[in-house]
Amino acid sequence: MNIGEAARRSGLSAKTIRYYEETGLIAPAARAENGYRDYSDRDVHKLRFVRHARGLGFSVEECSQLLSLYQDKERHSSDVKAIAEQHLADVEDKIRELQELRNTLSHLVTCCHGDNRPDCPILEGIAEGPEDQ
Amino acid sequence: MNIGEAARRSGLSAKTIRYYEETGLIAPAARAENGYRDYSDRDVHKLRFVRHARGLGFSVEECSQLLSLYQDKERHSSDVKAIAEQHLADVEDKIRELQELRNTLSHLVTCCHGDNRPDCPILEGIAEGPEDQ
DNA sequence: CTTGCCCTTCCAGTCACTGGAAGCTTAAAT
DNA sequence: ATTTAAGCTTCCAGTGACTGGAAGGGCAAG
Repeated sequence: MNIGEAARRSGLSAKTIRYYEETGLIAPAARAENGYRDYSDRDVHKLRFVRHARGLGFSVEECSQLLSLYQDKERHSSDVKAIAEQHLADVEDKIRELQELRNTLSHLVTCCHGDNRPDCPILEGIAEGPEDQ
Repeated sequence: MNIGEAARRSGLSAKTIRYYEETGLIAPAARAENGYRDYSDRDVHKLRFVRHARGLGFSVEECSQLLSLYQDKERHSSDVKAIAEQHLADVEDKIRELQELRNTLSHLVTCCHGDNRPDCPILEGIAEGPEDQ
């Protein structure tokens, strides 16, 4: 099937599929006589795998490793788990960071009257910066 | 003072300060006779403001608006509040998104034995994708 | 006078795409 | 048969917010 059909079935855009091929995340597709890329159901399956992994927030590099492991029937599940645990830890760090951010922002927003006068605790809060400096 | 000193005092890197100038976030610095950028304490104060705003996750574009409002003594605090509220909403969306991600990931990680055998619920989970498809 | 740090500009790279131009092939509509 | 439309190809450029590095000039100390 052509790239458009593979895109439809995998949920990725044709652009993205070409990009993944160019950067080596997926193997170069077979080519039909007219030079068009030609995808099999297996290829689409791999593309869907990558899409789901990206949807879980794995980087393209991590997706590459996960895809290799997925295709390696001799893999150790510990290798997969290590990648996932690291990513999970990263996500948890990011959540904590954003929660702190949210707390600060929501405090500032609550303090600001939001009227047509110029005095604004938000701007003052930004100007002062975090206290621990 | 030179850019290095302004960098030290503002907590930004010299590279970043030049970048902010180039992209119009901050006004072009005055120049000394030798062509070096020359910063005043007021300039450093603005740079610190921008650093704090960036630290709160505001985009450079938003920082630009906030800095304008900061310098506008006729501002309406409602304009500031609108920017902050929008950003807060974005942060909250992002937190929810990451929390869902974390839940899925932590479920998968828990299910995986993480030993030297190949069977791996993480890879299976990725291959299947979210159920609602 | 040379060492070493600071400053200048400009170019390239990051990450993961996305958009668009220019030029093919193929399929459908007239 | 012709024309249009869609789909495919490659390549180049842009996104955001920097960061790194090269090439070259300024400046103070040893």
